Amino acid sequence: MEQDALDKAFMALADPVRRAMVARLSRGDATVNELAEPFTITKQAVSKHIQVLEHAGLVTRSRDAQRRPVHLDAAALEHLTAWIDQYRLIAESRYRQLDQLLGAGTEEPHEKPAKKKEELK
Amino acid sequence: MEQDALDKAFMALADPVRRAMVARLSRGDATVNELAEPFTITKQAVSKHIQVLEHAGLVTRSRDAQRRPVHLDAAALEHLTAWIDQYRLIAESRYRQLDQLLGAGTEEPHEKPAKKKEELK
DNA sequence: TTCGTAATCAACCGAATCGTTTATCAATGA
DNA sequence: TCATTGATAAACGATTCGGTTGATTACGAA
Repeated sequence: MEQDALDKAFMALADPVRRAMVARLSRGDATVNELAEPFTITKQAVSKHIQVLEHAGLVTRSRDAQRRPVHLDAAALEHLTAWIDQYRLIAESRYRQLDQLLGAGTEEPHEKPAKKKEELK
Repeated sequence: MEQDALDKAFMALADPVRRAMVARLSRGDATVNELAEPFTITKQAVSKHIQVLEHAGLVTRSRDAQRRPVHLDAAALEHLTAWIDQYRLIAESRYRQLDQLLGAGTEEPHEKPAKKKEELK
């Protein structure tokens, strides 16, 4: 997943309204009106939120007469967990190595500077 | 994890500089200068990014003389994957149910309105 | 055609972000 | 004490975000 897609996807989840929409959509597709129902904001605002989710690749839309049902893309969510887990697992395995190196109950010191180059992948 | 913490955590990851910092920190703690090295922006800007990560609960900081080593909190990352997976798994299990109900190769239709109340959890 | 409904577009506003520059604080060592 | 190094604070500009109102498009029904 390229940087810009990650930018948009994490940004899309950084809003409680859009997260509630994701939660709703996990239970099944929904129209704009249905997604708007739990909120007090205008439907135009809801429409914008859906566009943010769509441009982030988290949802797709089809057409059913004048309705535009929104569909959650579970694979896109998996990409995000994969990105996070990649680094979480590196960090956790490093903690385990430290633990067994130092023995239990030791306060974790911070490491010496690592000189290796950064890859932005 | 409460709404505001999720807001801040996802927002923190919605920036390529901060994600690169998370990637770097997964390999070990680092100071502001070390984190700034791969970037062309000022150290003040880097310092602000670190504060964003800190307020999001993704990193913690200690003190070593005049240095302020930054430490990645793997548990915080796990909270995020847990939130995403919660809804991803609901959606995926729903797809599986549809598949076995309709037989293979069928295009997925979108569902009828679900009337149940929304929980923001 | 005309009407009603679903949804989007366009323009605008206030608040938050991301970066800069300048100045300041904190700790170390000569 | 004074200079240096690591890091933060404060103020500013440009841009983006989340929301509104008002107008417009797309479709189906009468």
